[in-house]
Amino acid sequence: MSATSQSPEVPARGKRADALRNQQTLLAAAAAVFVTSGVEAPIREIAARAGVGIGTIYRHFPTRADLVVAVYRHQVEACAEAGPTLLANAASPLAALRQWVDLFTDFLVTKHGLANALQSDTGGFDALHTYFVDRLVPVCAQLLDASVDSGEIVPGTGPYELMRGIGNLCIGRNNDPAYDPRRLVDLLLRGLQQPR
Amino acid sequence: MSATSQSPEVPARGKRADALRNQQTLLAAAAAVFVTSGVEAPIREIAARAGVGIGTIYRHFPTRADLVVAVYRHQVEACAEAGPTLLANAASPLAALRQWVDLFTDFLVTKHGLANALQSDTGGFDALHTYFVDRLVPVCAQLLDASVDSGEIVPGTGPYELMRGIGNLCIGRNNDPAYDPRRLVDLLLRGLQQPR
DNA sequence: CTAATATACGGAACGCTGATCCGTTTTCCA
DNA sequence: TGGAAAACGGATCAGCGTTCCGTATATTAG
Repeated sequence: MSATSQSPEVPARGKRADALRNQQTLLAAAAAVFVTSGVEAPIREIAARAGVGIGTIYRHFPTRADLVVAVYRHQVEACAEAGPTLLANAASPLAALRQWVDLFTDFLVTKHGLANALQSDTGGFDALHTYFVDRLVPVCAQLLDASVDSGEIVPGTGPYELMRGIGNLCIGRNNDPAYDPRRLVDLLLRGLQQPR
Repeated sequence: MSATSQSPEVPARGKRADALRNQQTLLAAAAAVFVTSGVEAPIREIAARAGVGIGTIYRHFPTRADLVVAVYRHQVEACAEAGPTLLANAASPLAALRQWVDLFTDFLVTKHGLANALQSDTGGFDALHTYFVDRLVPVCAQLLDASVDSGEIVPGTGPYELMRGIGNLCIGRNNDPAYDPRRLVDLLLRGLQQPR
């Protein structure tokens, strides 16, 4: 497969100074463009914003997913690390799950087009989906299992299923006053609670 | 806006015979291509399948949405008409709502990429979204209101909200054994029932 | 400090897709 | 049957992703 193996935060030694500089410049430019034009913005737009050639962006981030992952790595990590913390501090496992889901939902809603990209079958977004799943599903699983164990939630729903459901609910323009993803995510969580 | 005003089923009089023939040919070709390549299949592919030029397809269906709407019109109508019938025959309003939602879900799940298209901000899919909303939201509203009136569901959720939530849950590859849209839709419906 | 070499850069170029536009062909009616 | 109106076909333009290679730059050996 293609390179998710990049480690932009702690770049390998021996790289040329200009390469490292460009890498940072690109990340900043991409972050800025993602905010205004969404994660599906034309590569050329990002390259232009960074003031580099198209070749450079492909060299550093062979796949669109690599770039997106690099840009949002911090926040995904934060979300992942919040899981155990919330579980330890919240009043109940379900409360922790709720808080975590809120975190996750906010993340998706505020990143223009990210939820779409996670499900998009087109583009080079496969690695993005994989990264999210690998990093967050275990966290979600822990919260979910704990909530089942505490009897606050009925068993039978897997962490991937839940996360993808939430992700899907966050797809689409988020400026629409008639559709608030958070409300529906809440409904979904209610559905997980045993009514009887 | 662009033409959803086409009425392919009862074509306006005065149209030329070859035009009518091509219209039908195109609908058939599009239906076939949609099954194999999804509703986002290249226009050229549909044109080729129908044995017509690109110009012809654009003349008959200026927007991608026009073509999709024309292809699925029958099924959308059927779904719309099923609403009142179910409400009249089911054991309870909630039962009717459930059955209708199943119908709607099946429709989306079996039409490759349709759910995606309904939310896609790109492409000429706006009219598609509009058509679905105009035709089905009132039906859903009737079922929803009845269910609220019967006390089986908590108030506060709008028909558009619900339908879009369901639509969103149906987005993505439906061959994935780890994600069954129907299960999550069911969860959402459970969430609508008053837990207390 | 300079030369040699690896490394990185830039952007031209190719393929695919959507959309338009106009010369040609077909239909149909007077 | 002749000719205008309607429809057709596909060449063509524009946008985007992706590849590729000649050129420029950093690094290091001497």
